[in-house]
Amino acid sequence: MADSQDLPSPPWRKSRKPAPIRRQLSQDLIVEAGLRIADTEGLDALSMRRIAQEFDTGPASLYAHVANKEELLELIYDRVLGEIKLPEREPSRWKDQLRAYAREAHRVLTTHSDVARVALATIPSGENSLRAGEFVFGLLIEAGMSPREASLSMDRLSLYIVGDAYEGSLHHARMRAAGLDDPREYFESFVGQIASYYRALPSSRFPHISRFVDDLIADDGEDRFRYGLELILDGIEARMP
Amino acid sequence: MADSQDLPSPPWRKSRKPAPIRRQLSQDLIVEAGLRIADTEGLDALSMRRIAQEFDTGPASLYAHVANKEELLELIYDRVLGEIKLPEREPSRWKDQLRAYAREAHRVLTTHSDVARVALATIPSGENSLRAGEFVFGLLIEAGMSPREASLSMDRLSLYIVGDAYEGSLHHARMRAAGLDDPREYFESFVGQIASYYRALPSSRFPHISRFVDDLIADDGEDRFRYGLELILDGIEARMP
DNA sequence: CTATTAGACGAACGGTGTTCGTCACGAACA
DNA sequence: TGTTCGTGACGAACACCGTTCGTCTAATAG
Repeated sequence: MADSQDLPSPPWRKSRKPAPIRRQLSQDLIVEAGLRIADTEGLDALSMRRIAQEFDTGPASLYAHVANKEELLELIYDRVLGEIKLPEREPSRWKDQLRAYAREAHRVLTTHSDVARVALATIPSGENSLRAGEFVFGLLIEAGMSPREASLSMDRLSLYIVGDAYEGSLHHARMRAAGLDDPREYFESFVGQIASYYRALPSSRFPHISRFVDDLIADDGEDRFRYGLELILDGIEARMP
Repeated sequence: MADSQDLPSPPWRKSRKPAPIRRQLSQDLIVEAGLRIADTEGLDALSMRRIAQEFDTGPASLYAHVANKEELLELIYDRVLGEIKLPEREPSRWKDQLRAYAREAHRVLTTHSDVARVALATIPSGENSLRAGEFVFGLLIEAGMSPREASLSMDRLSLYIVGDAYEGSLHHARMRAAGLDDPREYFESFVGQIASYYRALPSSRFPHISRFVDDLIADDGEDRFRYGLELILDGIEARMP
């Protein structure tokens, strides 16, 4: 009856203890949840507690599946790298393929922009990062480069891609912190402030900067990435036999 | 008398409250202490509480001088950049000067290795980073490059320097966490583990990596930095009129 | 069936950056 | 001289963090 449902339980009635929920976590589930949170709320919001919340449990539950947060971040990063599409190697077109690879890796890291903040902290050991490394290393060697120089070139190219993506992720975090959603809106606001600041600098001490502000702010992040990529590709080409 | 000194104060006697110490903090003092701690204990040990400890006070005292930790880190970083020695510009020798600048900046960031972890997060606005920017930008323009390309080249070169120093700082942090003091000892240990791991990879899936492990681990951080620097300098040179 | 193992998870630890409110002191004013 | 105001100094507390330890339970192995 409606009345009986509104009455509190009598104290002599032993409440039926609900059977404890025994949920099944797994490393995969945790990694997926972590990536989802990083994508939607940013890496700064990615705490063990936040992930545990997704499963209605506490952070301690996660430690049966990941050693610590650092390992979790590495797993998330490697998951992301798995999205990089790798073609069959064509050594005669090594430069085109290397450019395409760099852009693809950059695109993937930029899509999950905050995850790039994990990248520089990570030693390449996950399956997907090894897969990508084998592609690039193999491409350069088969194009005729010595393994030693191929190793160095691959390493430097990777640092460049990841470094740029990392910088982009920091801008993304600032954008999020400023409550903005539109990257263009953020860019214009950010650049507007920089330009004003640079224009106000004393031209006696900073003659070039204060004079060429428009040039300093003309290019967005993607322009800059591509410019630097061409620098490096040209440099590698000069060392190709 | 000795006896009277052992007696508790009578309850009607109002204890003389010791005059509270009124210390004078300043932003400079805080920045210096922060840099000292980062250098000796690492950036991970650099908390507001740790700095406050240097002045026998609590973390709240710092906020009268720095807005937040982020601002403090930026101030520390700019302090470090002040150590970069800049020569008079000689545009005819732009490549030598740019190389020397890059190495000098890298050296400074490497000396305060953990501070490089601040660098990528920082928009160039401190006096010393502007000073360095004016040097490089001015050098490239006076060597004949268009302001637009000079801007891009400067930006990419800076990203490269800072990115590499940042990566180095992460290795430094791992070394510290492993309780090692000698960079060479750490490098050999680190590289040894990587080499073993790579050698154990299935050669059917990672034929180039597993075959050329010695080449992959042959070069240390400084070798790698210099190789990449030459790539970029050559790329810039190809765009110089 | 019993014993063992591994996963689940709550409580608590030691830590973080920061805010809020209070106090003390110096400068300025009447 | 007394008072007011502004600023620096700083303690208490907040909200959060990653992690460990110990307990319980379910699943598995013998």
